[in-house]
Amino acid sequence: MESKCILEKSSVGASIGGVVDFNYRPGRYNNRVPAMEKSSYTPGPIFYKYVTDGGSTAAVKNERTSSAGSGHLPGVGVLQDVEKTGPRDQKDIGSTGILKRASPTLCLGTGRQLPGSSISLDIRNPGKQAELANSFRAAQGQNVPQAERQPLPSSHIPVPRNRNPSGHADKEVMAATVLTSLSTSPLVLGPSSVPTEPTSKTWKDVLSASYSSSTSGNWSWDASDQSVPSTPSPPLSKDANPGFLHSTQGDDASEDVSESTHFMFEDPIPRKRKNSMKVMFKCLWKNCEKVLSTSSGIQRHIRTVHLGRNSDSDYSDGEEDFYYSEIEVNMDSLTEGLSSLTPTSPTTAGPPPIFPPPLSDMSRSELIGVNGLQSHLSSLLSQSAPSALCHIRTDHAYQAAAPGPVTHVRTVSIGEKRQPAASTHTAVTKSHTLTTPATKSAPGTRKPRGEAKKCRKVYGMEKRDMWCTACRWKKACQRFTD
DNA sequence: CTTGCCGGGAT
DNA sequence: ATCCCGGCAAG
Repeated sequence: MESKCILEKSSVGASIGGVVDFNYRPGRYNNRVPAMEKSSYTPGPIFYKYVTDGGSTAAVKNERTSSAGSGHLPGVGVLQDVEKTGPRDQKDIGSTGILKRASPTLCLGTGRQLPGSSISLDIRNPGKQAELANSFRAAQGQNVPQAERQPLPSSHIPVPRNRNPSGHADKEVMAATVLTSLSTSPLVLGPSSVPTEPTSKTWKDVLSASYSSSTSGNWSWDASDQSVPSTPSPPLSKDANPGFLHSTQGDDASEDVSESTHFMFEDPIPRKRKNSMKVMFKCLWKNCEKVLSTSSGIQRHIRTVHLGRNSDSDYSDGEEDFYYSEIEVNMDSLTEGLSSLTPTSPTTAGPPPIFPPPLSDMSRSELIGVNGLQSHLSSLLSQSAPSALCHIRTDHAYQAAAPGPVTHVRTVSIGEKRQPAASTHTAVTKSHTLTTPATKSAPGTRKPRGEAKKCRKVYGMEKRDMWCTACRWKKACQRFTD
């Protein structure tokens, strides 16, 4: 892995260059004209010779860091010759090409960091949530009042912010304060800056005390599942995730940040989402994950199930309002959500064994907000982090998966070929086919090997010039077809 | 291992 | 379009 630029006179270039060949392509079967003769065409007195002995990454790097400036890179010089130590090296040199091809994946990943925690986070396990939240807070060096660490007592039903129950005015005010401070605070906070941020603690504490599950990720589509105790968990502030924020870049980062902010505070005016947003109503009663599509429905649910009111009476004193929250659900965001979640850390292990039901925009955004925990989560959560979705694109995907429309994986798999083969490729591939429309025909179209002897067999390598062109080109033999 | 040839890069 | 080759699957 080294590269060097050899400055040489034109005449010298020929003698060393061996491959100075302007009229003939280097090839096994080409007649080679002595390079010397060709070199006489060299117009300039001097040209650069770019000799590479391996990959070009180092070369590029060196060029960048050197004070000599650029201009020696392949393709830059006015006249240059690329000498390769072998055919393979050409491929290695092409690492830029590889990067280029892989870039869509990368873009996808970095653009939409929405990793693992999102899906693998066990949102139905409040104990774990509390644990995570506490550990996260502890990691921030904050003193968390003991009272806050305790799960919310069952008597305390968190009231959604967009309701306005009397008696919660103080918290509303605090929340407003929080909003204000947030709006003027830098969104991206370094880990070190967090503990010293005066407003940070304040609003986080406020949030911890006043926000309920609708912004904390304690949300589930399986509204009927009450087997697992669930308590609205403290909100997971986004500045809790310096790693995440730092790993995103530019517009995407700010977009995600603002997006999560937007959802964290239930901004009634979706800034970005224009597509099929659906308002759902979620019961906030402890251990109840009920989600209904109508307010009357959720009110009735609360009245009858939690308040013990008469089921056939539609009378409502408004108390139910305290126990449910509106949530916005993007009904068609499954695909987008999945694709957005696509990978940022190609090194992570396999995908979740079970893919969660439709990822709503809501949950996705929440997860963005929750994202701060990711670094902690990575060790606490199971290996089901979907951040490994990128593994979809491995050359082996179609080997592990049943024949299906996955051939396209090849084009983007180059950089990932060394990934250890995950045992869950099938599931992954399935997920992938969900998100990426298959554009190519199924792999089954490969022509079965014929019985007839082909040119190669008939003539042998030593008479390769007698082969049909297809055989020479390693294509399907045209002479001895089946 | 060898062989056939697909997919894709280089020119 | 032509030529070439990496790499895969089948044998």
